[in-house]
Amino acid sequence: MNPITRMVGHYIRRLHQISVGAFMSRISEQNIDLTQVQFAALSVVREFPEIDQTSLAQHIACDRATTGGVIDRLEKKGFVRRIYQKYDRRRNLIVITDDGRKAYENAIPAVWVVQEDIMRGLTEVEQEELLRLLVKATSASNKFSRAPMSPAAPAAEPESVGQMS
Amino acid sequence: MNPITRMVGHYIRRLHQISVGAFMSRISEQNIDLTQVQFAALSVVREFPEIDQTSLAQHIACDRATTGGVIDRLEKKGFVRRIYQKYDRRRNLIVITDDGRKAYENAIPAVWVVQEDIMRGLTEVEQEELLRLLVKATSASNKFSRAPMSPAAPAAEPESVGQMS
DNA sequence: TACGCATAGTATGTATACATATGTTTTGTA
DNA sequence: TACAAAACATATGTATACATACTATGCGTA
Repeated sequence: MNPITRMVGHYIRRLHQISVGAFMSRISEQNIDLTQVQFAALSVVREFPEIDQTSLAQHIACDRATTGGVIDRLEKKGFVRRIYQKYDRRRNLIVITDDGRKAYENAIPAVWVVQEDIMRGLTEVEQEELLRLLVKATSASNKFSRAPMSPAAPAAEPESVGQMS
Repeated sequence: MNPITRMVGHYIRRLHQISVGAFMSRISEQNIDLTQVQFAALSVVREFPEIDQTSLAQHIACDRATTGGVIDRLEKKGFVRRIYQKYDRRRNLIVITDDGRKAYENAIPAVWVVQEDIMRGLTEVEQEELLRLLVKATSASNKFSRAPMSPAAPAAEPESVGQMS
């Protein structure tokens, strides 16, 4: 008897794979060149023009190193630009480009389809419940995480900020 | 209004990060050198001696390339061995070593603690429900996945095989 | 038996994800 | 003002995760 069939981590990893895979399929069906995380970053950059990388990292819940790489790739595609300022030369400010805005907006419909892909097999009620439990669980563990999401408590203020698919 | 607060993919990614992070903390607290996926692989190898890499890959729901890397690292640590046979020189058979068995067994208690870490903030009933929904959702999407889990349908036959944290 | 196809494993390249360390710049304090 | 501390970005190294391509091998069939 293997103890692991009761282990939630396995199914989370699995559903994450499925989620990432579904995102890639649906998005590339539309000939859009974006990953799940890049879409998230783009969404935050769009909503908060001239955000710095560390703040962006907190919005998408990645560490700074990872976020730097995400920005690199988005910049290479021409979807965002780094602005280097004089009065604080530590900070890069990130802005979305017209191409980035277009890519983001084109992606939206496909992104909604991904929701159904991921939760295919669940009833409407179950889908709501899964989302609710995921939000609650992530919210509770957020502060213990190594890349905490900020502003925190997405459960308390769902529409507050740049949470992302 | 950002549409993404309703997007389940974001929370799945987040909970996966939390899950992996919690695993690493709890396991290294015990001075054990295993990742979540390595633990999963070890568990399958332990249960199915002389399994080949492709079958192992299906059990842990990774593709062959990823699984090869996981085995590489487990072999380097001395937790598994590759056996090269004569009658089918395409296949490597994997076996667990005594050290691997020890590491696996030492890890078990910590792995259970991880469950609570991940679902901290949920009630007992909610924890059961989250697990149920995750199992159902992964099961439904399994066949559409790029690295499908096999034997499939963990929901139908929970104790059948090597599912993993 | 020979050829085509399938299978197993590996190699390469890209993308998160994070630890740790480094370097620069700014800020706060003595 | 000088110096320590904090903040920001980056570099390096490791580990999943997967696509794609490639090699070696085995198998089925003509």
